[in-house]
Amino acid sequence: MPGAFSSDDEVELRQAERDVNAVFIDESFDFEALLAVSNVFRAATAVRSHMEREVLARHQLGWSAFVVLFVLRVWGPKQSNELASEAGITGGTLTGVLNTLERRGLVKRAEHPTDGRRLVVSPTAKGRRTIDEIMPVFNQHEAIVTSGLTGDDRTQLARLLRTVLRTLDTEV
Amino acid sequence: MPGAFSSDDEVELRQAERDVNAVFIDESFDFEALLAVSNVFRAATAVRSHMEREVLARHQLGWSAFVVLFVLRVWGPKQSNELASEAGITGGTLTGVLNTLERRGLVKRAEHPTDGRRLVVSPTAKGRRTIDEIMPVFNQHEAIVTSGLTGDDRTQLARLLRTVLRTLDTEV
DNA sequence: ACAATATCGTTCGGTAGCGAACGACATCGC
DNA sequence: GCGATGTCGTTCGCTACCGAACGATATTGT
Repeated sequence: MPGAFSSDDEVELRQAERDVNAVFIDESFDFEALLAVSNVFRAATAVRSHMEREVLARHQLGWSAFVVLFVLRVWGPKQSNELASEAGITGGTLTGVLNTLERRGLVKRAEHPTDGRRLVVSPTAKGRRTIDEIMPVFNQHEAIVTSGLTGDDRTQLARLLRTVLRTLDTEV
Repeated sequence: MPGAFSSDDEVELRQAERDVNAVFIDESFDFEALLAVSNVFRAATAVRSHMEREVLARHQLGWSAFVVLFVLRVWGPKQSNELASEAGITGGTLTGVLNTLERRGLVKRAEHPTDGRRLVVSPTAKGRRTIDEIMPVFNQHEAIVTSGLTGDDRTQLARLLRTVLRTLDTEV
């Protein structure tokens, strides 16, 4: 979303609001909602690319590959289905991510013992070692990224975002 | 990031914290930072896919194509450089997005009058019509997505996220 | 039993998305 | 006035990412 919407400068922000309203002339236009959505998206992009550049790049891992590996490390072997949902990606995307991870020897696919449709994914020893190496640095950068916020702010932020997530879950 | 981290259930959340701490044994592990980052990312993904599904799909536009078109509609012809920065994508990505938009006849590339390196991008009439049609619905969905928040909450959310963005801007 | 139905993971076509390398053009220093 | 340096947009290789279609396997209803 446009950079002007995440400006710190109140004057610039109000100018952007005027610019938008000049084009979309509508009494019910909700600029605050636009700002909130816009900033959620910009922050996510900025955080993600920061993490990929500063932490994940040297391990040749993208964000999703990292998340999948993290889930497997903490909660152990998982079936593909649940893994996709935990990682917040679709099944089709997971197939690609698993191909990448398997090629690098970080993950292993295995058949489900009783259900022929299912697939069980496990981290390899190398996969566990990799995530153990990454995680402390990753978390350190999470702390850096949120260092402008007080403890209360962080909790508040998480709460507000959970509200948005809950709305989306139930609204659809 | 793992779905457990955005749970509304406090018990489940604390269990997830225990699970993580059981694996990454580290006194200084910052779970609140993990939660904040995780939720920013999950919320952004959820919002984006909601918008793409409910609003943009019928116009065959992805998020970035929409943002680029929006910027051009509100602020008029722009040079490629600034356009990428406003839309929050890199130059390489913009080239692809512009190809898509140009193929659909929503945007036009033109040479800069004096500087041979530069490129000026303008919306076509069809491009303006398209965004004018989309925007009211889009904004309505932005309002829906944030309908669980009070007015104060929205402002607060935008403020907290701007703080994160500012941290990332200056920290790097 | 056994067809209808549901649920898996994968495939496919399309759109992003990044960083690095590249070639075209501009500008600066002298 | 012309090389060194900087700044454009594009290309390239790679990784994602989605929804729809697909084939294989399970389950359910009767």
